[in-house]
Amino acid sequence: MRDAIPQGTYKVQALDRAFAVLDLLGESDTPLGLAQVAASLQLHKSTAHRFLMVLERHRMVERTVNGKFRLGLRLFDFGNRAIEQYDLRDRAQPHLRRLVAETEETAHLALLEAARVIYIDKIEPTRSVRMITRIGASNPVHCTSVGKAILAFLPPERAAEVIRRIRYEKLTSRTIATPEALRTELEKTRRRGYAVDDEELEEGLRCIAVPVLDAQRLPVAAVSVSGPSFRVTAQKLPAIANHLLQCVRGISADMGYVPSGRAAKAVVNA
Amino acid sequence: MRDAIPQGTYKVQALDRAFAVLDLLGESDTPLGLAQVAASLQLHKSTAHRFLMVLERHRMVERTVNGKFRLGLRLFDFGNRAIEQYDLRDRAQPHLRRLVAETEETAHLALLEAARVIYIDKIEPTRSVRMITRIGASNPVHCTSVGKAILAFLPPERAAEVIRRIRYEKLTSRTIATPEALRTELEKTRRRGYAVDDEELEEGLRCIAVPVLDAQRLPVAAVSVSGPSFRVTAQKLPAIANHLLQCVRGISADMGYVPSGRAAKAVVNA
DNA sequence: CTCTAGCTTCTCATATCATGGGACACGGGT
DNA sequence: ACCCGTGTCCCATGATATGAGAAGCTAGAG
Repeated sequence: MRDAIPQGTYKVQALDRAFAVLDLLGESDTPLGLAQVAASLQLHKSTAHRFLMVLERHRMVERTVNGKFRLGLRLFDFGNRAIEQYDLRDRAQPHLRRLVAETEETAHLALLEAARVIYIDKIEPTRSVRMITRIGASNPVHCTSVGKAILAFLPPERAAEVIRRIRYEKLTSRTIATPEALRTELEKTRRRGYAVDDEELEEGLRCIAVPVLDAQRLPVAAVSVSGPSFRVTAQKLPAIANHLLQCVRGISADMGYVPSGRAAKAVVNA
Repeated sequence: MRDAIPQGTYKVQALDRAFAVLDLLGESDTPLGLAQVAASLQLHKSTAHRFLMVLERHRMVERTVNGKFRLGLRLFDFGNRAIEQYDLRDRAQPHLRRLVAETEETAHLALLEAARVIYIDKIEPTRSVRMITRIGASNPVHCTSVGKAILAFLPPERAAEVIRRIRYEKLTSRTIATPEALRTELEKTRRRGYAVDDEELEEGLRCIAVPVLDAQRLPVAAVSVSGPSFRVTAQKLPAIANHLLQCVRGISADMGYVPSGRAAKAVVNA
């Protein structure tokens, strides 16, 4: 059984239902039959069937050999178009790769959207257990290093807006769960020039991130390095941070952002 | 002005329209205003507006600062979920990277869908002009090396089905434009063990590909190496083909496909 | 082989739901 | 000031999606 179909001021029932179908298929790790879809969404067989056929025509879903439905590759196409505009991803990749080579830990590239961060790329060191993050997935800002890195360097009013919209879930015992605590944490972040997530998202996972600044010196994304706490120790943080700073400097340069007249102002004092 | 909104046996007007909106935004390289969307799709302002608002609620579109619309990052999420099942992509990446290092040319990983190939990954050598292909984009089978590589090793009846469904567009003077010519080309491909696209998709571009075979020895994808014809010369093809073969062998192994013989045919749906 | 059970596909009369006409509001340009 | 091109909103209308149900499947059991 699933959540009720989302409502809102503007409603197009058919659309909401269609997206609910896609959501369902996206969350299920195995393809689903018509009956399962209809039951889960409390749609009539007949209705679900019609939707699935239309979605199939648009290649938003496809059928497996045994007739079950799963997400279609059209979505993959759309997804890639969606981030194309941010061609950040392509440009950043070589730099991330170097970063991973240097640190031997997993690197992420993330964007801020609303009050969540969205991972748009991930590079893993060759000899590492695979992390669970999926590209395209999102996490709350307040418990991720990338989130805090971006937030800390956003103009105050935009940061305030985001801080207001956060739903302060406590994901581990260390998660920062109030706006006030978050604000002081951001202040700390600004001072040292990099953000840290010390097991605030997940037990045993420590991350460190710095923002990627555009020509206006506004954060457009953040790069992080994550690893098990026992390897990413407090002592190593400054060294990793240096690699991170070099990395984002490279990305900014590649994106054509001028290094700016007065030198990197925010990210200097360690 | 755009094409008419697609029709079909099963119709949900609202859905077709919504996807037309997404299509439009996906094809435009710049964000569009409400009025432009409405005009291009011949929708009433009011209707277009409602759709956009609903799409925005689902984060399928987002608004730029000046209120214009573009594709949203939710699509990116969905897209990545869609290919997750084919975790081929992740597993193949290191092998592709090695391939690129060896050949110093661009490598692609592609899937067959209907009568088109879809690029699901692309790795470019560091010192190369960027190719125009976009991950997620698709091309016709008959004029790509990846398409021919997959087709050549498909079971005859499935291949025939695909060959029948191709729309034989002639993209360059060398494009294979008839089913007969394609069939003899596939025969040639089978004999030599790799497929070649000799400026059949684009003038000056030569590609060579081999299929990735699964446990049942059926092609699930193909890997290609592409480059300007003057660098990817006829003489070099066999050498590149060898690298390709090694590459796909590695991928198959990583996917857990047993090297040969009839394999465990155990994979059944739940 | 037939019978059932469970699934998918199809049809059609109904009323629900999206539709679009049009009013309003905003803002930038002349 | 004005206008023109925007985006937003409301609401009566009927075109449109809806869902009950019947008909087709397919596979597995008897």
